[in-house]
Amino acid sequence: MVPAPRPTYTVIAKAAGVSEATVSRVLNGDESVHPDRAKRVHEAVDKLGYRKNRVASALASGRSGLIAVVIDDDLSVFSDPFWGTVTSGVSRILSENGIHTVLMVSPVGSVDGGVAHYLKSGEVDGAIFFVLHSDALVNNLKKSGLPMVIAGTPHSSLDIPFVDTDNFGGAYAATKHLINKGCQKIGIITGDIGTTAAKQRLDGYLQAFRETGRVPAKGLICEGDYSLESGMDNTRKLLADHPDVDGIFASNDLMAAGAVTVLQDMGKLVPEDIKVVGFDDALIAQTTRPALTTIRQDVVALGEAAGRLMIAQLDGEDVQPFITTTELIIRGSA
Amino acid sequence: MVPAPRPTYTVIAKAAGVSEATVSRVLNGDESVHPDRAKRVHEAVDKLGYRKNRVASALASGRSGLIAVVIDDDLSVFSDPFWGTVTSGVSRILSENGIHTVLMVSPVGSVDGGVAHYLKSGEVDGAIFFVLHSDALVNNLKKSGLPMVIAGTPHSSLDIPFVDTDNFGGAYAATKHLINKGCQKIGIITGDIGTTAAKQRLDGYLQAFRETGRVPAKGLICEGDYSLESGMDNTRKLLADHPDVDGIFASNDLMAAGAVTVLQDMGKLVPEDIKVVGFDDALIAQTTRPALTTIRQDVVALGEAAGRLMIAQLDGEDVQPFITTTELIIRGSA
DNA sequence: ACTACCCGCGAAACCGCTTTCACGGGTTCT
DNA sequence: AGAACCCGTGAAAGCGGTTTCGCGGGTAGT
Repeated sequence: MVPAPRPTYTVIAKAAGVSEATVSRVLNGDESVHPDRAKRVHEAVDKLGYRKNRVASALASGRSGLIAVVIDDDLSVFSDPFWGTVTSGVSRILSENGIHTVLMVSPVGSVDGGVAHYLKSGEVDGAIFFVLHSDALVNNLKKSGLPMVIAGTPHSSLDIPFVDTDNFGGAYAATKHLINKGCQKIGIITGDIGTTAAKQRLDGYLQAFRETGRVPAKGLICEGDYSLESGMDNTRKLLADHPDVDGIFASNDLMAAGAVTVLQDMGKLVPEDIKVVGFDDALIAQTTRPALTTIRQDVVALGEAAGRLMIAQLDGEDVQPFITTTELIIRGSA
Repeated sequence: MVPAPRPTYTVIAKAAGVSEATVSRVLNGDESVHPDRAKRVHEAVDKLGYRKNRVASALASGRSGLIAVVIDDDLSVFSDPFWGTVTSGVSRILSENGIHTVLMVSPVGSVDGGVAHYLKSGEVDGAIFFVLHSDALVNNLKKSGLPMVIAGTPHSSLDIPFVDTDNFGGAYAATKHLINKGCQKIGIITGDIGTTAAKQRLDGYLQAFRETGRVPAKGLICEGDYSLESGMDNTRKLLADHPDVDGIFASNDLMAAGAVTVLQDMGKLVPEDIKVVGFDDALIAQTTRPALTTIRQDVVALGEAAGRLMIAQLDGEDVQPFITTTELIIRGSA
């Protein structure tokens, strides 16, 4: 029952013939200790299999070695592998730096809810936010000096470090691809327009469209919400309004998949009659027939970038927002 | 920069006119404190907005209030929303009990790797394992008395509490459904046979088959690995060996989706020529045409059960393995 | 009425590490 | 040579709770 009692500084100090203070200095990389003594300490540490008690360390130093990953949503986020993948990327980078990831999945809501309290309590050294629905909390926390990173472009607080995909560029490339393939009338099914990502993708579409010298007709822009159903519904609506649509850019693959199935049910051929491009390069992009032409984003890189930005902040470095590039993956649908 | 300094026991004790020891007792639910004094303490706590410093508490008590969720794999686990969903279920239950979830995504490997060390270090009060490839670590940790829960049936250590889906029953129901629909020759594409879940699903299939009085012909059992590709490859193989197959049970929806697309590419009609049943009721089950008949498992419940089993152990209760039931969801593919 | 207990509670030690402070000795500057 | 520094180091004071120990007073036993 009793786990082998771990050695403490007292033991190490004695074994190395130095004071506990020196042990602490050595183990924390203080350069001012004489190399010989440092060596003795290291030897003692190795010999005794010493491992620092992070809890005691946290109490004394005020640094917990824990970073919170806050997902401002309910369980449903994880039905999309996207955030899970980002999370694991974050987790990997942080653990390489001796920091552990505390996961909090909860609608954040107010600036003084449970999550907010926890973050303010000093029990974590920083917080990484996913799927932020509002900037209220981060703005509030910013005052407390807590290092933060936002995954996804913030709504307004651009001074908080963030990582994001090049949504604009990806959407632009997707739309451009449709144009290059000869599409004359291209509709878009956006994501939840309350998110910055959806807005940016819409902007990319508009930009590409604009360069053709035309303006998208009303009804070509349909507001979806990233769900399969909204992809299907909006496709029906789109074709009802504009029977001559010959290209559809959906803001994610799930909606694109919905579009493809609806089109096929209507007797349209993809890509012959109508071409479809998605976004994400999710697994589902490969299972539709034809497989989806889509915009790949490097999700793992996104998570790793978030982790690195956090580490950099903890090290007191200045950090810049990080935008991952996207890549057009051409498959059968366009 | 300096976050509002939080009150400590010293302050509360003074405000309530009691000793710090009494504050501690009250806050830890010690019944032996006189109600009046306890009330005074609670009032002081409320008034001053006191929140216990979990780090200090952890150091003094040896309990960290942290549970590790260990995913014995690399990033790829999260490409499947399954584990993400389980994780969020776990996280919810634990946080309701004032416990935080520390996420560790890493191949666990040996019994003295980094993860193992961390778990033994006493910095977490328990560990929940996902996708365990071997029982070595848990068996080793068991000696240390660390409370553990395994998600998925352990390979051998049945005395460690675990939660799992009724893989056998689900597979049995799936196969039975195919039989009831008139299928005469039913193939199975298994998951990674190194996992207990895949074995159990195979057993369910065999049991249903056996009840028909026949034995599955060689070649009807194909070993996949849960990936889309393996679903496709094995379907081709299956039909090459047995052109007259009229039913396929795939151990997960992803492989089932692969099967459907391959069959259609071969000119077979689903479900007219060949019926297909999947497992999981993942999102992808709804996006194939026809949509997949599948076995739904309550993934969130699985995660929550894992959380509850952990809480129960921390409370010193005896715990029983927990098996969630499955449900046959009939859609177009069978 | 006297001893033996039991109970609620405060004093103080303690958890293991970090960090301030000051000291002794060696340099460097006037 | 004396003052002014600088450095590496140890002693000791925390960090903010938890827990042991023992005390004083009330209750029970004889």
